[in-house]
Amino acid sequence: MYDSVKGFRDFYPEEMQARRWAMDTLEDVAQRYGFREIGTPALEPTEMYVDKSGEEIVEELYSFEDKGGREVALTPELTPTVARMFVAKQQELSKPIKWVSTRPFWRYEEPQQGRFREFYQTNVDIFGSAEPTADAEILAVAVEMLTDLGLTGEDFEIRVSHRDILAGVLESFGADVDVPEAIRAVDKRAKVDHDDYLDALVEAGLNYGQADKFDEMLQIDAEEIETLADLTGSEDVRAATDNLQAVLDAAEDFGVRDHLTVSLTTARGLDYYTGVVFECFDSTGEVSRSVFGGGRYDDLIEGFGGQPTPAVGFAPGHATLQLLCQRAGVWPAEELSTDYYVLQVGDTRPTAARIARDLRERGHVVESDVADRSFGAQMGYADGINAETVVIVGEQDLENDEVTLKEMDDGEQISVPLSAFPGDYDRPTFEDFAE
RNA sequence: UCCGGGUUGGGGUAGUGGUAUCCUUCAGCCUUGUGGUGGCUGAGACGUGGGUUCAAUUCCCGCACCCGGACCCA
Repeated sequence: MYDSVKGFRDFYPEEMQARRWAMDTLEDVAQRYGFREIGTPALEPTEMYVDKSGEEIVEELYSFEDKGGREVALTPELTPTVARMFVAKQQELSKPIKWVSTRPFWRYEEPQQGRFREFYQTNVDIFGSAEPTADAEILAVAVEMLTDLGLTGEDFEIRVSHRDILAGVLESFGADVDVPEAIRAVDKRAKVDHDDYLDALVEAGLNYGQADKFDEMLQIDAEEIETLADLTGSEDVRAATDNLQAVLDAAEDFGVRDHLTVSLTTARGLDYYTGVVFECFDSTGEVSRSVFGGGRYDDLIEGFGGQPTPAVGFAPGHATLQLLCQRAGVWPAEELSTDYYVLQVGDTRPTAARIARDLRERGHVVESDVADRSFGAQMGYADGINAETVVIVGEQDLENDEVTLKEMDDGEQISVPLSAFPGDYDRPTFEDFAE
């Protein structure tokens, strides 16, 4: 017996069926918006992350030298890869680019709830549009993915913020404020003591009076967001609040405004965000834990050697989504489902095989005996795979040119002429022949 | 990397310094044709390495893995 590697999981069919449903739900939404699926490598040059990712990510890299002496790493995130792909074909791609991808990523860190060393996420990105409509479309896709999973406004909330508003307000206090550091402090606001939070702001270059005033300004409601420009007298802030308002207006038209809450204290840690940022929170859980986040990152492509290209996207992790769905009671039962089991008794394989084929042509999941088992054992197996209907193709039935249809939930069964089965029915059951 | 709690047949459990309980599961049979619901028979476990001891699944230490937390964040 071998153990699996720490933080790497096996998924057995019951759970996989539920995960498949969730993945398909997410991808269907993206496909309906015209996001095109891309495929990406599991390995990239280690250098790409050392150059372009934060130090934390590099520390968590699974990296090694391959047999050709190349330093390679298992991809810890998709963004550098899509940036690389985009830059490589930038001239020939017609903008805006809308890409989607679901796949595993790897990070060497300590597993805990909703976090593993191998984890799956669905990345959704738009490249080449700086328009608020693009931000709003990303938000719409995010909301629709969640609602298609069966979640409602009771279960989640998307908090929207804007990096440029934070930066502009901070700068209005003085040119020497360390904006990234202050934003990191804001990002931690909910987790630390209020005094420590204020200390961190002071550390970033504000004085205590400014820190208080700044924090007060962050509490502002969506309706009053535009007053920030007058409060600070900053044109940068005005441009940023106008942009946020435009995104919210577009989100209104897209039918997802009700799921969005303006919350300037939502900052997100990553340095590369530039405009709108957002974070999805579990509103049912006692701990309001971040489920996933996203936002605009207009400078990143240029950093990869491309023409300056605006970009916006998000990437929900499947493990945390699963937790959210389970808490909300919308995660499907983790059990197998089977439409038909075609049971053979004696040498009835030719007929059983024909029936199984006919049913499969109608798109059903159909199993039949491949282990030469007894009647009772086959019935037990059919029960074990949750077969809804058993078609008994026995020697006795065939002597009368019949088969027996049995519904497994109530045990009712009926003989049906062989020539009439499956007949014209898409999904023939006991009911169809009961009269 | 750090902290806390775990690890007993495939799954779930009881228990003990002298190798282990019950439920379920699985296989077969009763029953060449009825599962979820009977009866019988059988299979199957103390994570790993070391220490203490006459004897360790039990006590001690290390490690691995699992669950959760810190850090960090997707």
